[in-house]
Amino acid sequence: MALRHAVLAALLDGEFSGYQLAKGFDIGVANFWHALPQQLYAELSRLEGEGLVAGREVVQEGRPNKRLFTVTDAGLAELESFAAAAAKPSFIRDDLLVKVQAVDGVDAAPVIAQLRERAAVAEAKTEVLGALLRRLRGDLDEDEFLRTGRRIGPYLTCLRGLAFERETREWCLRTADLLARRRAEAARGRAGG
Amino acid sequence: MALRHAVLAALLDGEFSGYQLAKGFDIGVANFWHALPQQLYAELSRLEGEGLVAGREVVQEGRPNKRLFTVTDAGLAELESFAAAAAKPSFIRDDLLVKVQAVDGVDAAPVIAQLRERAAVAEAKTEVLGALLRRLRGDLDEDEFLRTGRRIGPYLTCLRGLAFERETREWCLRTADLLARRRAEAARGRAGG
DNA sequence: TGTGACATGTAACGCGTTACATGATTTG
DNA sequence: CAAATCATGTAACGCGTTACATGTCACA
Repeated sequence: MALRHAVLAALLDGEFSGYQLAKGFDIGVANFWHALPQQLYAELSRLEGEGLVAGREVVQEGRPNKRLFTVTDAGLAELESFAAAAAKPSFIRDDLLVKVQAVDGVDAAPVIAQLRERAAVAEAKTEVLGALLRRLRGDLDEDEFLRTGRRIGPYLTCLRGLAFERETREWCLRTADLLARRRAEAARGRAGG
Repeated sequence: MALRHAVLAALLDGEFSGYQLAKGFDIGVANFWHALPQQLYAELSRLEGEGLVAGREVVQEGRPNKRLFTVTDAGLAELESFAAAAAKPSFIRDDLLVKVQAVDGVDAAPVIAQLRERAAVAEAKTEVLGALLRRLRGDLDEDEFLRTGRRIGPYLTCLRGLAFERETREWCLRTADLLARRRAEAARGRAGG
């Protein structure tokens, strides 16, 4: 049950509505955790019921009212005990890797196409993350920001996300090229020679 | 519902029992997909019911009987259509990253400890994966194996896993050191000066 | 004699996903 | 006039996790 903690961690940066959190426009959480709006609305209501966040209605004109949430002291305490508890090991869980695992037994063409598409997505994400990092550190260079900044958690998680996306891109491209070359070889083998 | 496909992909390498699959001793799947024994037993039974895998009872002496499974033609067709379908985007979902995200609001000490522990786990995993890669490619060097090998899917996914674990290790160590240095600084600041 | 590996399950629960529902306002 | 954005939910379903259950054999 880490979604609630991800929400609490995100709310350390200020007041947000469920809609805002869902958009992932905010800082970093979206890079390593993802949740659908319905989940967030439900989780925020539950957290409010337990007194871990406090919500306030903001009346708007020209658009629907919204509820902005902040972390309460009880919520901070909950985060504190979460952070101190043992972390579960993580692993990659990805459809595309399953497909590559099976690539010797199935047609490689769609797998190659998906690898290239994923590489493009990863590249786009590295740019978004790069821009986010620049925004977070402001005028400072990275070392100085990390030494003296007051809110470095989101920066650190963004760095992890950036490295992950870069690795993803490189592996996808390398793997796609390799599979494409093998297909070309095999076709040549069948044709003649 | 990719667990069934992960199972089918794993069974491309031969006959396995639920227990063997669960142990993850086998070929690579364990590096990017994880499932508990109960899940696998249930999934294998379901797959057998749908005719996507075929199981045969192996009577053993001195230990319990087991059921070994292989992929059927229908299973291969299922894998084929899975591989051709659009892949969902993946993302990291990790408790430890949530904790780092929140590190400005909570005590950093346990987070630092967990980062170092995770780094050690990641290092151990890189060694296991390295050994697995050597075993898979046999006498050939990597390039040659990847050009000419018949079963390269597991090798490619292991490469991804290896890169991931390396990145994880580096990031964890860097982050842990940084947080530790900040704590030391803060303590010095409070003490005197 | 007890711990761990081998081997396979059932049952309950909770989280995540998909589908559905509502309704105003801005933008093209 | 249609589509996207803002904004919040309910309901059903399925997968993943945790806890529980069973029994043999090897090894220390």
